[in-house]
Amino acid sequence: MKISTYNVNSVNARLENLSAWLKAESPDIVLLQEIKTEFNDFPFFELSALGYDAKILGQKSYNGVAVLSRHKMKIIAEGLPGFADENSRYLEAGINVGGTDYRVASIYLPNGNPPYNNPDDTSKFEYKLRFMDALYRHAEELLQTRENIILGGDFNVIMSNKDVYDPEVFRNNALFRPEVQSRLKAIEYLGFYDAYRTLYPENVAYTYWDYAGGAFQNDLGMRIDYLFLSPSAADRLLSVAVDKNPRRSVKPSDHTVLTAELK
DNA sequence: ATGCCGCACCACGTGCGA
Repeated sequence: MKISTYNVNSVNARLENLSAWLKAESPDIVLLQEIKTEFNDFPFFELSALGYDAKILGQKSYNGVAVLSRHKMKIIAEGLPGFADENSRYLEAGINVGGTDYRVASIYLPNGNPPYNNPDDTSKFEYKLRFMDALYRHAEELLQTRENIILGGDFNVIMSNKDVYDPEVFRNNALFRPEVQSRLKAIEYLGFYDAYRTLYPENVAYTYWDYAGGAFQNDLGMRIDYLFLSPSAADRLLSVAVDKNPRRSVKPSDHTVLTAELK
């Protein structure tokens, strides 16, 4: 079973890129973030032609998450349970792959940095912390099911110095602040395994590079996209890799794909 | 390391992102 997470930065702007990647890699399940569209403009037909059923929690212009699946899928939660949110950032689905049940969530965690025109505004950071606290509480409940759970997406958190090209530059950034690192670490301590770090404790493996300033060419990136596995899912982990091809291709998203294989 | 890039939209300028 192959599962990927991909922040596409608009599913419609990325349809060619996304389709080419799906054809090349044919993952069983894909968690998409920042689809930036609502139901009526989502490319259900094009993805269906490639063999994918799609469930979405959409929104006009901003945010929006989706789950694509080659297998039977049902929605479990639209929005993070216990957290009233005007933004579309959480979608949870149940999928049976080859006789094994998985519960997966596509997550687009808030960025949390202040608007450029108001650097003292902490409301977005507080919203990020509230979202993370609710995610912790839900993660705790999910573990009690003892199911194969995969929480994946764009977490907008840089967990350590080796996950960013220059830690000093990000010292005071909402992606790197100790308040968010400790909250994501707390979810790990509940019993969720960072799939990439489980197999590669020391590697540098960025998943995002800014469009500006040739960041990708100069490898000025950060690791902010994750697949977190419950214990029973982690037991099944065979491989995990960052796939840089979608970021290399024409008209890329600023993120790239992270893929795990489970037996 | 700020908006140099890119996306969306009651669109040709503005809000937003990481």
